[in-house]
Amino acid sequence: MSNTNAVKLKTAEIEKISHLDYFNIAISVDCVILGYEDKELKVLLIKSDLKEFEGLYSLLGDLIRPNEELDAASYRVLQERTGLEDVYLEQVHAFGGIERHPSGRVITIAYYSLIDIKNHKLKLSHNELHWHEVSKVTKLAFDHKDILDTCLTQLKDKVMDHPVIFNLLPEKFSLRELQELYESILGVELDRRNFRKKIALKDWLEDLNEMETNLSHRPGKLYSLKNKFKEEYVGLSGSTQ
Amino acid sequence: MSNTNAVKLKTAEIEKISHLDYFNIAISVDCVILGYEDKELKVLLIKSDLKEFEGLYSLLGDLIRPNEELDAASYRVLQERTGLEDVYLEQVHAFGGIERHPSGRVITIAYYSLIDIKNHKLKLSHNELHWHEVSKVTKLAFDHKDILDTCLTQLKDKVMDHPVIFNLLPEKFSLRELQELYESILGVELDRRNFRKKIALKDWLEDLNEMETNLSHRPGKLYSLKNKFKEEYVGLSGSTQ
DNA sequence: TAAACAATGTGTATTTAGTACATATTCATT
DNA sequence: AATGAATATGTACTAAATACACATTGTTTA
Repeated sequence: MSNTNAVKLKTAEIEKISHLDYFNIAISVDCVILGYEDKELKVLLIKSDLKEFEGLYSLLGDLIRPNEELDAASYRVLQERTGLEDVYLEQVHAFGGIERHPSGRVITIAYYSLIDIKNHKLKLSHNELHWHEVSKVTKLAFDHKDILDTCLTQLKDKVMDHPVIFNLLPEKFSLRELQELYESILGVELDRRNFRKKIALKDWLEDLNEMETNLSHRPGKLYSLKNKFKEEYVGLSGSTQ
Repeated sequence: MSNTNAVKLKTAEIEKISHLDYFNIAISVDCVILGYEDKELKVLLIKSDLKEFEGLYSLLGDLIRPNEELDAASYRVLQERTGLEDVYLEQVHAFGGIERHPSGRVITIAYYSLIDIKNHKLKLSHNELHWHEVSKVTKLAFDHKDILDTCLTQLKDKVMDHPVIFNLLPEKFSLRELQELYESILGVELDRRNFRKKIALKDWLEDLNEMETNLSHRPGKLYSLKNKFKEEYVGLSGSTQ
């Protein structure tokens, strides 16, 4: 709203619609919380508690509070439901289909977040909150499958040019792990030598001069994301608008 | 909002906040309407009618109606204020700063649209609606400068991989015009031969076997965007979510 | 009407990035 | 000590990006 003031609506057409009608739209955030484990990209879903969606899963979301920034709301949802802090969050798209919520008009703003499942053990105890393999998710409550797909598309577009997916890996990782992660996000197989050349060219990684351990085969070298990228692409700061 | 129902809010913390508080947030769309004329990228602005922003310009926007899709709302704003139809519209980002609107909490969803100024002569008569050179816009009402910048950044990112900016040109254009448009959006100078090679590679253009007319120098060949791209990237369909 | 002007149209050499592909090495296991 | 299984690495080829200069065409004007 730029020139029209919520209180003094002007045109004849608009005057027919009461103040209350205008403010009978709720706003929420929905979080596509992505993790990576066992060579699979996963998304955190909860059983829907709406009878209209019985048996279906949905994303984590909540209404935005009256004095809450959008980014703060999505961060709060993440914290309240998972106990996680310091996560990478990014706004993706607003979804406003009139019939998207059975209880009334709810416009939602979708975020995705990337977390390292192994490192941030979350308190999944209290409710039916579980990691689901993204590739096996076919139907979700509301328009959440749309939202998930939009997030995944955006992530794919971003992943080769911006060092974001390190948020899905532990601090130290091997090039094999990194390659497998790229493969599962992009949905393609990559040639190992070419992949390494491409990554080397980006100059994102720091060679830690350490090796993998506890493997039943030759261990690879360990790397981490260079510090200068962590400021921009790791944790909360990613979501600042 | 995914699992929580607007009517039956559950947790203790949430119960403190009344239904009315939750629904006292308004939602708007704001349109960054971009045009191109005299080798300059321009944005359509209106004088703000809020005393808090006296003398400042703002984007075109309006509240979303109770039964209106987001894309439809931005399209309506565009039509009502400019008379334009069949424009390219794309959602960019939601802005929800608590203090962004002096009259209360208004979350806005920003769109940009691209139109051919010369072709769509708009009825600028009725109010203080004018084209402003994007490069000279320094301060706007609300957070509209932020919104403008976000749109421009997103446009820059998109422009080399997707045939969107043809919406800013007339149906028939020369390669020089196209290059100048790219230069003004990207803010760089491009080598003519390399530019032509790059565009040829994309295979976006149809050679019309016509020449420019009414020039005081050698005319160039005229091209148009191939039809197969018009479906996806020209006019309304661009905004479908 | 010829010369000057101002823009169009085009090609080649160089560098850089992307792709396809095979062998030697290292550690763990047997 | 031999085997297995993964790591590590290099080269030839193709495609794209960049740097760069000259002939051509239509208009203007002297």
